[in-house]
Amino acid sequence: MQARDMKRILLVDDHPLIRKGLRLTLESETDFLVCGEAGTAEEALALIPGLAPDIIILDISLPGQSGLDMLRQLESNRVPGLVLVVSRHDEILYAERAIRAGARGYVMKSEAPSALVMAIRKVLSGGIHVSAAINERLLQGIAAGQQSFNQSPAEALSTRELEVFEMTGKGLGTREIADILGLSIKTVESYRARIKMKLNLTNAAELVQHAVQWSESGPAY
Amino acid sequence: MQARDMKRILLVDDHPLIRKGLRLTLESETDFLVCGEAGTAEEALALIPGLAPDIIILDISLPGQSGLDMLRQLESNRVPGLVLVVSRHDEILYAERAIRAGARGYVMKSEAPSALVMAIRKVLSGGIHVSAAINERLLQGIAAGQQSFNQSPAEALSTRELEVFEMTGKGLGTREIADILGLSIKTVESYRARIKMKLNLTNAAELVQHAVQWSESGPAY
DNA sequence: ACGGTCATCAGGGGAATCCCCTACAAGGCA
DNA sequence: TGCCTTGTAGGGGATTCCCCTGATGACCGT
Repeated sequence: MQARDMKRILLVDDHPLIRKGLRLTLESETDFLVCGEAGTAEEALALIPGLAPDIIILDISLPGQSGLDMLRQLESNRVPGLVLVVSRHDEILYAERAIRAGARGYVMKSEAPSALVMAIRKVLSGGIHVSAAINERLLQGIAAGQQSFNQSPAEALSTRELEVFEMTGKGLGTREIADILGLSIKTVESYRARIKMKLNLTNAAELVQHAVQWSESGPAY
Repeated sequence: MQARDMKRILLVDDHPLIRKGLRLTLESETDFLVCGEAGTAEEALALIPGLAPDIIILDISLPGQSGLDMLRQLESNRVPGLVLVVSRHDEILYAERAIRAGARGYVMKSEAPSALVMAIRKVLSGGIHVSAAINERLLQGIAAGQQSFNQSPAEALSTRELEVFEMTGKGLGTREIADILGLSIKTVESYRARIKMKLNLTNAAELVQHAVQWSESGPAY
């Protein structure tokens, strides 16, 4: 296999150990070449022009979410190169955010190495890869009638729904929201149900989680 | 080097990739022998008697998935073998808890591989290894005589309470948490009640709000 | 102008939870 | 040796959650 025929891969992860594991796994494939490693987003952005990777394996495990930030930077800079996100999170939340931010795939670190290799091949061939569980969840969302998947809460929700969503994000309960808005508890419950449907959430805890996260990042997206 | 002269190491981490990275790193030392790998605490406990490792490298990255639980189990079973904890957390919080629970050392995954090797040697020779920052903190704690007050909301929480708090921040409901931890719903409710008391929260919505905010900023302090 | 769809509002009813109490064993601290 | 904390868990009433159904309006396109 000539070097020029191999798929060039850039690893971005702040954990040297994980980079080592990734490199070992990927280089056992004869047509994969790990052309570089980076421990931070800045480092990665600096390396990309010189390395011209075919695909970037990006970790967004870090608190502080510099991983997602970097993804957005790549997108806004129109950097050529596909991005596959790896994460310790088994949360649908992050997968959705990652795909929305332009990633072409999302795999969990807890998955078998072979799953990662498969995911890379799928992304390299133009596909989008997510785990079975996440895929099902997203499909259910589509089947349920809307693509809230690539929409921000602000776009998907009506005015009243957004009000309830925001107040939920401030830690207010159903009764409090009803009192403040001068509505029946039942009405607020209806809004919460509709919000869950639109944002594809399964229970009240997830609703509050998303509401808090959204109000934290502001109407950023 | 004869096999019987080598230090036997057991790896416990649910991420195959990290195990791979760890194994590669450790086996480049001529006197280290990775005698086994486990992906779960149960698996590890089953392997230990047969493998008789000199040291156990234990990942406690996943709250709720019984990294700390396993540590306690090992202690209570008087399993011979030193335990070195590795974690994604750069948090003093976890290091302190791990040492208190019987670990002989704590290293972060973000540290260089050589730091891990040094830590292992220190633990094998009877020492206790923590990072410089954590060490200073622990000494200060001793000097201060008792627990410093009001450093972080989470520092006020017990280990179990913190686990529940983190899982709450990930959008999990009471029943889900109870299932994962193998506890009664009533017990989880008790923890939530205590957390609310300790953090001065008035209702479940505020509890979730704070939990999400805390886990969003990463257990950043 | 008429049917379709959406937003706003609200109730019924059973399951699940929240919330306040109590309880008890183990360990630490005083 | 008491008192406090931690981990575990139950009782029981109040409250929410969750899935339905349903009433108005408003806009939208043919």
